[in-house]
Order: sequence, then structure tokens, then C-alpha cells
Amino acid sequence: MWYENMDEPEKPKRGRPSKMNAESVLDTATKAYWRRDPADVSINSICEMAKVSKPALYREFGNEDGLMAAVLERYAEQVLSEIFDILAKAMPVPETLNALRRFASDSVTMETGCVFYKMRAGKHRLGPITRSRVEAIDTGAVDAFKTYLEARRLDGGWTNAVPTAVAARYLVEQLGLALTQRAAGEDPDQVRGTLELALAAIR
Amino acid sequence: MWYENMDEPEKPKRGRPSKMNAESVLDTATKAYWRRDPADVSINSICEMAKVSKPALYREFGNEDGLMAAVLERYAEQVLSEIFDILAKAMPVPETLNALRRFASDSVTMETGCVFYKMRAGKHRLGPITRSRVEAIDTGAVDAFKTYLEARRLDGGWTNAVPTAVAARYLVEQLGLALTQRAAGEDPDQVRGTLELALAAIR
DNA sequence: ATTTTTACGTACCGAGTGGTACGCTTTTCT
DNA sequence: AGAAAAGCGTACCACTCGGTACGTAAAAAT
Repeated sequence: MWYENMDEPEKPKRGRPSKMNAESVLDTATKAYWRRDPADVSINSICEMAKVSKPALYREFGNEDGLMAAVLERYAEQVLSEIFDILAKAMPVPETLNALRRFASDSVTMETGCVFYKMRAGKHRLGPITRSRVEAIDTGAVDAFKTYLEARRLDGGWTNAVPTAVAARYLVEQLGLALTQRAAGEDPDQVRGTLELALAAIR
Repeated sequence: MWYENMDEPEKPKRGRPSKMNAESVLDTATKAYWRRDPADVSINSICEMAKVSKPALYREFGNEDGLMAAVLERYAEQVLSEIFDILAKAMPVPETLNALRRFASDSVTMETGCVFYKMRAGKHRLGPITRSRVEAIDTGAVDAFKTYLEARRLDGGWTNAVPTAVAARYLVEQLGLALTQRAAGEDPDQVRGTLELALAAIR
């Protein structure tokens, strides 16, 4: 999203021009956090992979907490949004659950798990900024599920007796479980089987 | 289990007598792994807490892998056995599920989670011995659930359509999820609510 | 040309990790 | 008494971690 037609497309800045590309560093870090456990990804290794010096990275993101928070922010916009989009479509419950199941247990993008759930699993290791963002996203997700389910209850498409709050939290946790299993490299059939069984409790 | 009436209760050994108490070290280590994430518990801190020098610990257990494996072994006998005992009682499915739910989501002993599931969650960080024990316990647990469910199916106490293999794996995972939630300090009501909903899929 | 501003990156820091070398002590056997 | 055996623990090892001090390079302003 680099501005083209803004007032001052050319503004010669003083000082040595920066050759650091924050976006590419975020790309590299995101990939690393996505593949491996974030707790096992060192700043050193990220610098190496992104071909950036350590001070350059620290100038841009402050510290590890800042980097992880920035990664999580972008990840939420670009990847987690898919989940919210599915809910926003306001489809009937069975279709929605199926879409969620496909996303969590079958999609190749989630093959090595989910950055958000990985961070959440090691919440106690996170810095304050990242941790609070993780918690905010978590409650935001529960809220989104809650409003979706309440809407289906109102339009008569969902007559399950379980309270929406419980069901919403349940769905967030079951998605997390499936994504964690995929991150651990478990047999895809087992992941799918477990998630299908879990989602059946909501239907 | 120290032998009392064995042939040679008094066997004067050569060399300086050992003042290292392996059991007390295992106690300390188990407590530490139980409270915190095993990956966050250093050998140094265990030595400090157990008042044992580091070489003494290494003489006894070889390395961190040996210590963790020893801890896990004892933990499986003393704690995990409760789960197997519940299954061995061969009670009807609803009672069994209730007992399992109580154990996982309500018992004070599982208040800070479960050593086994914590180790399993960080499987990639474990040494070879501990990892293979974790995997063995995991498949052993699934097998126990499987034989339990097959027996209930035979005596007509369980008519669910889901394959026993899937249900068994499912139960192991749901128990793990609840225990992980407890370890993370989540609201007990939410943990119970999620687990109840999950177990309802089996009933 | 010189000063100012800014970003660069090498080379370091202290703390903590898992693990061990080695001299010392305490015991039994000869 | 002395040798042999065994466990003791201080004080170290190499390594990795997150984070930074500081001299230098590159641009605009004077």
C-alpha cells in the first residue's frame, strides 16, 4: 500500500537513506513463526534469513515483542480475516461449520498450524504488547462466533440448547486444537476426524 | 519400594557413600514440570530447588533427557494410572465420561495441567528417550480407550455410529485440550463447559 | 567544503543454558 | 598403613540468547 498520488510523492529526506525493508523482514519472520514454534525462532535466525543486521531490525521494531506484535497484526489482517469472513457470510450453521472445518483441517495454508494459536499456546512467553494483542484477538474471535450464533438462533437456523457463549468459546478452542494438531504434524485424517466429531456437538 | 527382606539387606559397598536421593530429585523435578512448562524449567533451577549439585544430578540421570524420562515414567505410574483405572472399571459410557471430565476439569491435582500433555505439546523439544516414551504413552492411552469403547459396544452400552478408533483418539485429544486450558489458567467454568460439550459428542 | 542528520553494521555485552574436568573426600579391601 | 573405589561439588566449558555501543558511510543543508 505505497502511496502514489499523495501530496509530496518526492520528499528528499536528510541523512543516509534506509536500505532496510520492514515488509520483507515481516514476511520472513511470519514464515518462520508459521513453520516452527515462535518460541524456537530467534531474532538472530530471523536476521540471518532476512539478510538484515540485528541493529537494523531493532531500530525498526524496538525489540522482539515489537516484531512479534507486528507479525501478528499483519497475520490477523491477511490470514485470520478468512475466519471472520466465513462468519460474516451468515450462512446456515452446517455450511459455516463445514467451511471452518475445511479451513482448519484441510487447507494447505494451515498445513503447519496457525501463528495466532501458536502464540496463544505459549502466551506466558510473550512480551506485553504481543500478549495483549493475542488476548484481544482471542476475545474478538469468541465475540464474532457469539454474534454469528445468536443471529442463527434468531432466524431459526440453529436450535441447539447450548448457550451461545459456551458454543462460541468451544468453537474457538476446537479450531485451535485442530490447528495445533496440524502444527504437530499429526495425521490429517485424524485431525479431520477429531474436528468433525467436535463440530458435530454444535450442529 | 525399597527392599526389606531381600537376601543381603546389609551389603557394605565400597567407596564414598552416596548422599544423593534420586527420589527427592524426581519429586522436585516433577513438581516443577507440573507447575510450569517443562521447556521453561532448567536443570540449574531443579538442582537449586532439590539442593543437589549439578554433577550429582547428571551422574544419576545422564542428561536432561534421562531426567525427564524418569519423571514421566513415575508420573505415568502414579498419576496417569488414574485414567487407566477409570477405564478398567468398565462402567457404562456416561459414568465413565463423567469421571474423566471430573478428573480433567475439576480435580485439584490437575489444577496446573498434566505433565504428560505438557511434554506432548512440546514434543519437538524433547530428547529421544522422553519423546519415545511420550509417544508410547499416547498410543497406549488411545488403545485403552479403544478397547474400553469396543467392550461397551459389544455389551450394547454404546451405540454411537462413530468408529471406536476415531472416538478413542478424540477423547485423548479432548482430555488434553482441557488439561492444557487448565495449565494456561483459563476460567474453570469455561474449561468444564468446553469439555462437557466435547464429551457429549461421544455419548 | 563543511556541518548536520540519519542509518549502517561489526563487534561486543551480560545472562542463562546444558554439560563436564578434576581435585577432594569418604569408604572398603588388602 | 596404604591402595583402590566411588561419590562429592567447585569452577569451569562452549554456546545461544536478546540487546546495544560506537565508529562509519551516505545523504541534505549550510
